[in-house]
Amino acid sequence: MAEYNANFITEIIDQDIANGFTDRIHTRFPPEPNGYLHIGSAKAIFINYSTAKKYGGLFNLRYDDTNPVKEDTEYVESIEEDLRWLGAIPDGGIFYGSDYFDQCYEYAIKLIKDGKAYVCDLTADEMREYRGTLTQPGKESPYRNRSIEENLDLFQRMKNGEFPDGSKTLRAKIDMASPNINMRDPAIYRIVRAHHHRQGDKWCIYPLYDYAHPIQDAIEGITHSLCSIEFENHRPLYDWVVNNIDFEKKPKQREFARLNITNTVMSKRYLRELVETGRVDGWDDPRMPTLCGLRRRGYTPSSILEFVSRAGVAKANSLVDIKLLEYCIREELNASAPRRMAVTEPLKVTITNYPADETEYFEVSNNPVDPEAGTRQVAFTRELFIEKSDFAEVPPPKFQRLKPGGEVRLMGAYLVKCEEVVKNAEGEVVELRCTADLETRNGNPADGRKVRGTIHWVSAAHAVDADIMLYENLFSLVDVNAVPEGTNYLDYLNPNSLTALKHCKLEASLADAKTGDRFQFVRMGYFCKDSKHDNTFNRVVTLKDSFKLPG
RNA sequence: UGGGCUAUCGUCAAGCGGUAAGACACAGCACUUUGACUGCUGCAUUCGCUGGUUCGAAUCCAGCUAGCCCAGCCA
Repeated sequence: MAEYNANFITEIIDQDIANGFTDRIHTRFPPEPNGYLHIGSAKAIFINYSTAKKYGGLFNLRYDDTNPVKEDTEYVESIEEDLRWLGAIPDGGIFYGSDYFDQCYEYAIKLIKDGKAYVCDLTADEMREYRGTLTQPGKESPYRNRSIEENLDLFQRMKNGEFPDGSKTLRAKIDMASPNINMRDPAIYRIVRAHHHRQGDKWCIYPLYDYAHPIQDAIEGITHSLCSIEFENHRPLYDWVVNNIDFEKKPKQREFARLNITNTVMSKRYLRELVETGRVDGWDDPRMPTLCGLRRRGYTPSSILEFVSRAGVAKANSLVDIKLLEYCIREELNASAPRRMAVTEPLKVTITNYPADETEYFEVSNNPVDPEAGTRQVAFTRELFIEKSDFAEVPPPKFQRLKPGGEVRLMGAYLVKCEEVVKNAEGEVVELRCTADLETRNGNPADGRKVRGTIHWVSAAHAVDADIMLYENLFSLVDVNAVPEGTNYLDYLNPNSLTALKHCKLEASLADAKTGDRFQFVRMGYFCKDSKHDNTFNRVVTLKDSFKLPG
C-alpha cells in the first residue's frame, strides 16, 4: 500500500500513546451498505487502514446497517469485494452494526434507569418545532420528565411493537438549549417496521447513527474512529454516549476532509440516480468513480491508493485535480503495461517494393522502460494500416509524421517514404503507396540521415478487429459549478459526449488478451480489456499530451 | 445573524517563533525507434485582511473577512 505520510491524525495518535490513552491502535471502516464504494470511500479506507498498519494495529470492516429501509445485501457483497480488491484486509474482523442491536437495547435501558433517556410522544413535526433554530434555543418536550418506570415500560412496549411507526422515539436527555443542535435531546431510537437485510423482522425499533456508532466502536475496541468532517458537530454526542454508558475503553472520534475531485460526481445519491435512470451501464460502468467502475476501466488498486495518499489528509475543504489521479495511473502503467500497436482509424498503406506473398517478423520490445518485459514478434506484410492522423497531406508546422514525399519510421520495422496519395471520388485519402528502405530493418539508415517521426502500424493480413471505448474525460461528467443552483446536474449530462466506440485494428498478439489485461497502445494511451464485453478495450487514460500534438 | 471547523502557488499540501518543503498542473530546453518516458530549468520577497507583541511572525495575541458543516424519527 502507498506510503502513509504523517499528518494531524498521526500526531494525535502519537500523543495518545505517549500519554497513555492507549497502547494499541484499532480502526474501522464503517460503510452503510446502501451503495457501492467509490474513490471517496477509498480515502476513508486508506486513512483508517493505513493508520492501523502504521502502528501495528488492527482494522475492522463494519457494516453500519442501522437503517433497514436503505440497505441491501447486494451492497454488502460489493463492499467486501471492493475493499479486498483495494488491499485493505479487515484483519480485525468483519462486523455488522445490526449484530449489536441487543446490546444497544440494553444500554438504552441503562440510560433510562440513569434518568438520561426518555420516551417522547412528539411527532416529527412537533419535535422540529421544539428543537428551536440555529439562533434560538429549543424547548423541552412535555414528555421529558416521565418517570423512569414509565419510560422503561414504554420503551419495552415500543420494542414489542405496541405503537405505530413514528409515534414515539427514545431520546437522550441532554440540553435543549445547547448551541449545538445535535445535543438538543437527540432521538436515539425510532419505530420503523421494515425488513432488515440481516435481522429480518426481529426488530421494529432501530437505533440511530449517533447512538449506535459509538457503541459499535466501543464494543469492537476501536481506539480511533476516523470519519469525515461533517461528523465533527456530532463529536460531543459521540462522547456523551461513550461517557454515559461508561465504557471502560473509550474510543475517540477524529475527522478529516472528504475527497472531492474536479469534474467528478461523488455523491452516492447521484451515482445511484445515474444507475437507476439507465444513464450509465451500472455501478461498474467504466465512467463511474466507483471502485468497481475504476477497476473495470483499468485502474489498479495501487494507483488509487497512491492518489489518495498524494492528495493528503487535512481538514480544509479541497478539490483535487483529476490530473493527479491520471498521473498516478500513468506512472504505474508506464512501468508495467506492455506496449502493443493498435490503429483506431485505419488508413491503408501499401509498400510497393515489398512482395505480396511475403511475411516477416520483427522483434519488438514489449516495454522500452522495462527490459525484463522482453520482446515479441510482430508480422510485417506488403499491406498495412496506419493511423489516419499520422498522415497529413498538408502538414502543419513541426509535423513529424508522414506527408507526401516524406519519410517516417514504422515502429520496430522499416523506414518508409510516401510516394503516392490515392484518393476516392470524394477526394478523401484512402490509401498511401510507399516504398520501404529495405536496408533499415529495425535499425537506422546506413547513410546516417535523421528521421524524426515514428508511427505505429499493423499488418492488414494479421490484424485483429476489436472495439475500443474512448472516454473523453475521466468520468466525463459535467462541471458541477457550471450548473445553476436548484437544478439537477445530471440533466446537464450528455450521454453521447461521454464515450466513443471505435472499431479498430490491433496487432495479432492482442487476440490472446484476457479480461483485465492492461496495455499501452503505442502513442494512444493505456487500455484495459473489458470484463463484460469480450472484444472491447477500455481506455484507462491517455498518454500525456498525445492527443493535443501539433497536427 | 447560535455553535463548530477551515483559510499557505492554478490544485493538493508541509510548516508548530529564526527568515516559505514537496507533488500535480503549466511553460521552456535536452534526449528519444512512442511528440510517451526520462533529464534539466522556470513557476509564492510571501502565507485571507488589519492591527499588535517580538531583535525576528505563515507560526503568538486582538479584531475583521470569506468558505464549509449542523435545525432527519438518514448515515
